Amino acid sequence: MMLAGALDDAMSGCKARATDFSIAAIMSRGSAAANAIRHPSSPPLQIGKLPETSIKSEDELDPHNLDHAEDIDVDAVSEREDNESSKEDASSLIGTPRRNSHNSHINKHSNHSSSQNGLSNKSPRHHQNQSPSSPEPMGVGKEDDEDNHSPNGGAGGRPIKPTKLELRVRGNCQDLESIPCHLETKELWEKFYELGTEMIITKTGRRMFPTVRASFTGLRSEERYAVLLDIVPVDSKRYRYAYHRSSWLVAGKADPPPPYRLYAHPDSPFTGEQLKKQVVSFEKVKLTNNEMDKGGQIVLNSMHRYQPRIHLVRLKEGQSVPITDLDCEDHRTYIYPQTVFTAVTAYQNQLITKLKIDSNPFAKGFRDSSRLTDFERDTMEGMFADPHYLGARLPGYLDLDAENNLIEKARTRLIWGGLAALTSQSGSSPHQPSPSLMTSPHQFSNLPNLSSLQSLPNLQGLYGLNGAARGSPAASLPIPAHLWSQWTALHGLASASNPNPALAAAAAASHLGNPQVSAALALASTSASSPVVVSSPNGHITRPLFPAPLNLHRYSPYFLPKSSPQEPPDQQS
Amino acid sequence: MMLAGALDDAMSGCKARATDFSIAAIMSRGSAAANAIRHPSSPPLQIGKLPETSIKSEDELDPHNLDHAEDIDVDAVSEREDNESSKEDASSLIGTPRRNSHNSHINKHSNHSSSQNGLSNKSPRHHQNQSPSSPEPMGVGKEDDEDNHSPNGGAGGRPIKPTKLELRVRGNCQDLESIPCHLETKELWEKFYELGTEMIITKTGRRMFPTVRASFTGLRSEERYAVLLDIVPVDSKRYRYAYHRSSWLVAGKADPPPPYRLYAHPDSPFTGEQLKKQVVSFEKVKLTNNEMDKGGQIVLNSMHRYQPRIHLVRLKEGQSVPITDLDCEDHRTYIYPQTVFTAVTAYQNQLITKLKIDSNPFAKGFRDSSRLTDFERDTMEGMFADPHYLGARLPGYLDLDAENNLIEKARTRLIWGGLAALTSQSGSSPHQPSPSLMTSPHQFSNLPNLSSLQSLPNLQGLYGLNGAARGSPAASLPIPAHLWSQWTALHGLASASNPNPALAAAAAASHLGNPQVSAALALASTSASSPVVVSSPNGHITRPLFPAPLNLHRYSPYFLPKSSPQEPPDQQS
DNA sequence: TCATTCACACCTAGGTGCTAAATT
DNA sequence: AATTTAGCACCTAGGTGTGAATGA
Repeated sequence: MMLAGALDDAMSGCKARATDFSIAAIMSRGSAAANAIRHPSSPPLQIGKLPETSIKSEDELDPHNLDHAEDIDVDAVSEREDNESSKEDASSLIGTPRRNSHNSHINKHSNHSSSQNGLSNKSPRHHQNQSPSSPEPMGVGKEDDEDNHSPNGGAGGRPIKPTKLELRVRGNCQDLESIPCHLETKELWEKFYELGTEMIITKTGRRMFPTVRASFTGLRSEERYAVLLDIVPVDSKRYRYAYHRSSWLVAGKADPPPPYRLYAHPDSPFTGEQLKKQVVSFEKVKLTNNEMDKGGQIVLNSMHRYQPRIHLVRLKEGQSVPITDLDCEDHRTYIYPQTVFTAVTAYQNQLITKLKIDSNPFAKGFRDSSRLTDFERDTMEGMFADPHYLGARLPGYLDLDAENNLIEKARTRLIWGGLAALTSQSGSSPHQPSPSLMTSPHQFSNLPNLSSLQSLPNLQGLYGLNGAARGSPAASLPIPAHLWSQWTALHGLASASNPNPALAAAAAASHLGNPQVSAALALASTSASSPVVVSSPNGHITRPLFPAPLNLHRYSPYFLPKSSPQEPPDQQS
Repeated sequence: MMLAGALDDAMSGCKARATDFSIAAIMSRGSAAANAIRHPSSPPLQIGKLPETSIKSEDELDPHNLDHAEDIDVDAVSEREDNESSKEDASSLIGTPRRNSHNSHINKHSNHSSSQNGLSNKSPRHHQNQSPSSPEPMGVGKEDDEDNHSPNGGAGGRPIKPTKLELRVRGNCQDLESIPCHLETKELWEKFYELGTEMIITKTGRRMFPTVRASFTGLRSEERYAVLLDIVPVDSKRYRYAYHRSSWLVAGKADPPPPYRLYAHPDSPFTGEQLKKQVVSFEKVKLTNNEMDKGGQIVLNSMHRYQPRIHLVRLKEGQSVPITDLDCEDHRTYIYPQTVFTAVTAYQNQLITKLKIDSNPFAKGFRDSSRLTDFERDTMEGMFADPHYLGARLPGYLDLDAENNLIEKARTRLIWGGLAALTSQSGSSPHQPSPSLMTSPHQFSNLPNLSSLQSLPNLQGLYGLNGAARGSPAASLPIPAHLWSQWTALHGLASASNPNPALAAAAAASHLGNPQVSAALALASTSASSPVVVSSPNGHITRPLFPAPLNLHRYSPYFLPKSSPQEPPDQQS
């Protein structure tokens, strides 16, 4: 509650009267409270509906000095990592095939924000978003969503009670109150949010992904507007990632804040006329940790949590674009809690990495097995077909250097590909034709749609399975079990009820562990257009079978901790 | 003279008082007059210095209705093509090695427009153009250039007396008179201009190359400006290209003009502050022949001649960017005659193609022999080394299909490469780091510098010459002789005085014609870092040796006319 | 130990001229 | 016969995560 205030106040203090039209997101944390660790990606939101409140300038905060703000309950648990070995971690949804519940949740959200159902960029060329039906209701909190159980956890795979991610709006200008804002690609943002969004920051600057995209309605055609983006701290904490638990922990007070920057969309100013017809995409904005910010990049602290904000400014007569202080402008601020993220220099949560790879076209090269070279493919083919590799080399599968890591590479690819099959709706590029109004090209209509799964035709053709392999018992995951559960929980996949015989066989003997064979089995399942969900016969996700390669970085998606706990039992309340 | 007026009037009629500060380019056409054909790329310029003239709106023309404008003398010759077989065509500069005269001409121009000497984009990052020394003098015509003999011909290789390409400025606002404009990459523009610039137009839109880039000084920091580009017809003619003569002829009256478009630079409006510090690049502008111009493209008629114009508009308080009528704005117009071009759907002049390929990074793939695949290289290597190919296959060199056109491909590449050696200063990419101020990346410092020539190391290593080939007599060009002369004339290369023994041998027996051998010989010369200039012993450029492949498009650079005239004698006055 | 950086391979996006085919 | 079009290979430009190396 205090936290919500802190974030609200983070708006660079409007000296004019400001009004809060927002309805705070409703986040019930009760049932998960016992599990203690609240995921930092849980947004700092007000609970319940607040009446309009007038905010005085004394209450305002410098966006970078939120030290007096109360933090989320996350610091109450700070250092409890290690081996409480949470058994509730993995199987929260095992045996509960509610594969579509998540989707329906997403769709409902989409509906209520104008005609963007599922595929947000079907035909952005003529941008039909604004034209019809219900505009984004501002500050109207629907509380009828109790049945919309998002498996939102944030908290490392621990499902938490329904979370409502609702736009919060602030402003200092009565005239702008009638202007709703719509966050494009909201579904994608929410997918990331549920895992705990991370954004890479680099010295040279890194784009955000997902991209902040907004569209507006109710504008005055003749008026001139600027659209701006800034990113403010969510709290005054520094975080660290507990790899074994795959959760974020507070690591101390926030570092000194880097210089604040208000990023104006390069196409600003817009006329109301223009703005009505287009989506404002902040794809070009870059995040950096380099204070020597030469060129419009936003400087952030790594391992800190941030909230992007969208500002609509109505320009005065003759006013030019450079805007340094929102206080001095008639403006309206839109805050989408689902865009909260943690700035990192390297991804912490492997599932975030995976979601990025699966949804960002520029990372397509890391999808599935596409990175295997022809040589590698040939070699792999030989290995899988050759009994020498399948049999004699079994005891030595740790000796990866001898093969130049080839086996491991292909192995991880195979399984990574299996993972990809869980989310990739289509192998085609999600490229969207960019109309002249659209400064840029990335939209993602075919976001991972969880109800439709994809096969891996490449592998299917390339890696023949011989009879021996097909019958051999094994199953494995290159990702820690608790992540598995996090993933399946979020995507509503029941690992127990697997219609694929090959998968069933693999699951049935998951603890016996022949890596190659298990990979091959997983592969067989993907070639049958089924999700690669492998569980042990007792319904629990098995602990990863592949030993960690010797030279992998701790943060590599292929890295496995040497002594990670077996997957914890379902803890869903 | 009338023509100049026509162009001037093409400015979308300023209703306010307008002043002409310009000095017309001086183009002496006297000596070339007898040769009749005036190249259409000769700019329609006023001759001599004009005093400031006030232009009344009655005098103004719709940019697309210039029908009453007098045309250049080009129409006096309209249909005289065919086989007067101009003997003056080729050797205009043969034996007259004034290799540097052209460059010095260029440099002089550069000097007088602030500190941009030779390489226009040395360090655009901090854009030193405006800071120091002499600003662009507006409307000041220096007449001290009589010694600056640009081998400007336009007219298909017929050198014409010195041509002065000078900025012409117009405007309706006294306050803007103190603002000079500088055309970046002027050297490149002039290189194209000398050959007769062509710009491709396509249905989907094609960028201009070279790009119109301008920089300004003398702006008021606090003022807001817009920079715009439009492209107006030079005359009311339609043209056609006489391939055999490699010159443009009038083909009739102009087609109905497509809708006019005033293209505002997307970064507009600029503050004076911003504008002082950056180069305004119109690289994004696209030319099309599609009237259904969906999205800011400029629609032109193919086979018509056009003049780009740069407009600086001072914005009024609160005025937004969309500007539809210059009349209503305080503005100043800058016209660079060297940017005149002919709109085409396919290149007509092969030398234009070649210059584009050599100077546009995006066309790098067509440079030299870079398009030979490894397989092709291997095969070629074998062919050149194998006496079977060099000997037995000689009579059958027309039978290209049997080799899947491989020989011809390599052959044309070889010679194309030889041509490239004449202009490519460096094999490295002319890429320029794009500072934040620079919307985009293409500048070209290492334009073909005619005084430094490049070898073709690739070919040198790949295609070994056996003894027999080395001694064999042959020389050839895949480009018509008159083009050859046009090229060498423009670049001041004397084909007679060739220091390379291999080349001399080749030239000595140019009429005997073994294609492979001649190619090899040409290659040998390039490997010695010498220009591939091959002439017959009598000092005349030889007619191309390679017979035209059967299936080549007439406009293909590899196509040779079946009955082209031998090269004409020097006609330089 | 944890965090950051860098060269790299692999992508997207789109600008080139080439050239066969279509169009007029 | 002259022009225009469309698919192509080949480029530039730059956005991805990788994984080893480097810092704190």
